[in-house]
Amino acid sequence: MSIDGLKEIKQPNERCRVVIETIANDVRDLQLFDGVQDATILKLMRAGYDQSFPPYVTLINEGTPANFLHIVVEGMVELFAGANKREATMAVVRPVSTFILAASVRDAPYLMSARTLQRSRVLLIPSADLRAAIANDNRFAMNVLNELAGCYRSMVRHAKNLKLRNTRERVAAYLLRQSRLLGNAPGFILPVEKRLLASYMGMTPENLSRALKSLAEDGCKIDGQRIIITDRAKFEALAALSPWLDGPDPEASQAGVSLPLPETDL
Amino acid sequence: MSIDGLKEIKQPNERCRVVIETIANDVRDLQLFDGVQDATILKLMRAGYDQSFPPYVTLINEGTPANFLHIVVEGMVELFAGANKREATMAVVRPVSTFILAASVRDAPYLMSARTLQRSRVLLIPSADLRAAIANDNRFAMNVLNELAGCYRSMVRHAKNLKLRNTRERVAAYLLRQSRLLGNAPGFILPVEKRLLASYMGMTPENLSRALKSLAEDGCKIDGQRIIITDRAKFEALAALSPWLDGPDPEASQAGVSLPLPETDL
DNA sequence: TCGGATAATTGATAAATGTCAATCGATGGG
DNA sequence: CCCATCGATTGACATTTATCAATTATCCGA
Repeated sequence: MSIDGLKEIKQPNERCRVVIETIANDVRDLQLFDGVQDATILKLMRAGYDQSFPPYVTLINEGTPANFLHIVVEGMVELFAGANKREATMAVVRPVSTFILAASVRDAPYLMSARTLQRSRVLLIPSADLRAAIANDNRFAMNVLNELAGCYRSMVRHAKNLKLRNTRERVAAYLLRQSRLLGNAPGFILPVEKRLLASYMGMTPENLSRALKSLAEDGCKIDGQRIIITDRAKFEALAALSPWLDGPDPEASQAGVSLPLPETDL
Repeated sequence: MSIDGLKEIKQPNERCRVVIETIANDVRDLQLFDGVQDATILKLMRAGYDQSFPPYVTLINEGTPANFLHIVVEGMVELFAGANKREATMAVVRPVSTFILAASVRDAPYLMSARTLQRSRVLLIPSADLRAAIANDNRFAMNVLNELAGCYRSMVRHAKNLKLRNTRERVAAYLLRQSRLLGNAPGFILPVEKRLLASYMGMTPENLSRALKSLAEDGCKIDGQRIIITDRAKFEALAALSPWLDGPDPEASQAGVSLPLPETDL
């Protein structure tokens, strides 16, 4: 099931009204729209479609033209890429965030596919309208620029991580980074299935499983989805986070190319 | 030797004149400046410094503030990142291209270090002036946006490549891609040292060496720096290029995150 | 509450990749 | 022209990672 049929929706204005009334505030809070005049946002909303999808529906196939900028309003969306009969998770996006901004801006084919992981509500802004808004509203252009620069930096970090760390180091760094994002929480719950986590970090589920287990003796215990840092000093020494690889930096918190924040209710 | 001392250069205006007279045309040809009014470009040039560096000089240390946008005018510059006592080449930039645009735009620390590989001439534009130009000139802002989107997409490809292909596949894909960029040239000369190539593709030099050797039986012979595709059909079947991983796409030709084009004078 | 499906784990093994050391080869300076 | 240096290659070996198969755990719907 693809969303190409969307273009045939007959009553965009009705849909638009729904959008504006129910989610405009969430969307407006996006950094992307910070300080942007209402006229620009309204025009984008009016051009957009508000759609809900069941879990595990493909929204985008890589290689197709980027007709829409997507904004996740509810649910959870996985970005992934395939080749050689393999598949790799590139990011998991949670509300409220945009995804695949770059393809829309450049009017180029999507480089990633997207599928819902849960029932999800997605706002679809035609790329042409997006580009028009960028051209007409300087403030909006600046925001898009900033967002894209953040996405880029996030992807640089991802690539560095892949090239400079082995499996165990990537896992340790990921866990400690998550804890730090939660204010040095001593424990948290993994935000996504482990197979997704493994794919995101470029390893097999089996390998991730063993790596997680092996971290017990270095200060981080795993119990199902639950992560407990038992010896922070030891674990931090092992993970050896670096600011230029792991943040903290503004862009790290964006959904650019990352996984969702975990929950901390242990 | 770092370039921090640059800020103390006493006669920026003299330097500026040199810049404008001798290299303005090359620089003006950058997509970044396409259609941009002269006033904007002149202002940037006037604010910039024109510097030459010997080979193997560090221009940027990752983690330091992004005070300058860099434009390589002559020579060759390597972008790399380090962690865990390891080091990874992220890109090799050749004239005329900018590098580390994202950090300058966001006023954030560099995520990559840079060093010259040859005697190089680099134009340094203070990031503050860059941001001012973006804010004041809408066309320039659009160009920067496009450039950044291209860099992002190039980095997405790089990450996909790392996650979806093994060593041999990455090597084969790289070689075939280079040939294709040269109009399906049957042979070419590697544009950088093999150790850089290996590091760029996330493998050891030894591993690259063996991979290259093993490709002989699949239609691609290696002789020192010289690459000869002996059986194109066979080699293409092996490499299995995908448009969403390997282009062709406008951004692929940009220096965003790649290696230079090889030479084809066999 | 019970199955059935799917994810996670574990063990055994194979394959890929990295490391170390030695040698070869090209290149540039004295 | 020779030597010193550094990159490339090769072999032997260690380590990491993937694969395959079997089992266990977990979640969801009937």
